[in-house]
Amino acid sequence: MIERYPPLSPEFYKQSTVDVAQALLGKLLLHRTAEGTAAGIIVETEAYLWDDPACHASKKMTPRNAPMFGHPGFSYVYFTYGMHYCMNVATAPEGIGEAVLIRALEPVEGLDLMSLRRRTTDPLLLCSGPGRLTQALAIGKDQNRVNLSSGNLQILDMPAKNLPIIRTTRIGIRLGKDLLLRFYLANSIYISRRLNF
DNA sequence: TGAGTGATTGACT
DNA sequence: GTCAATCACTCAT
Repeated sequence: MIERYPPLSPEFYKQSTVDVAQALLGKLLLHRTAEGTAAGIIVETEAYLWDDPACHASKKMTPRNAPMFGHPGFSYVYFTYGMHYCMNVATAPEGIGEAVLIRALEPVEGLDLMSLRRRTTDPLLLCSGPGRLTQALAIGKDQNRVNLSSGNLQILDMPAKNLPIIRTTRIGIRLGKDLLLRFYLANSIYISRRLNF
């Protein structure tokens, strides 16, 4: 039933990075694998801009951050802290290194599969964090630099709901802490952290 | 609160 | 080529 929603068009990702970060809230992130399909509604994002000290791409292009400089609407998946993958969506025209980090989902489909991968049945712990959602959806380095408008990893459009959005400071970074580039759905219980001090 | 984990990177031979 | 510092996190305590 989820499959009837169309993927977001490549045009969607040509908005400014901050606009994409907000517009992605309420959309559906879906990953089809041999084991089955898992999907969730995006409830929390962060924007990373080219002149932002916390952005991987703020200095120069390297083999790791190259996807951020690539075509908008493609994924940028990277490995960090020795154990976690984080999933980003590249934005901005080619040559400009900007992206939106997906931080949390509300699980919608494939709950059993997610529970198996996450080794927990608590729906609040399935996708409420950038490392958690990649594990729940089995997103890894194979999903780096893929087109999110076609293929097995997609973001689907959902009917607009005009849900209230909170804008606040980002989490878990050292530099650029004061920038208001984190967005989440005010009413969602699935975000990684409600307040940020 | 802090231990665990490993790819990536930049500064060095 | 080597080496050490860094890192947008999670989980158990």
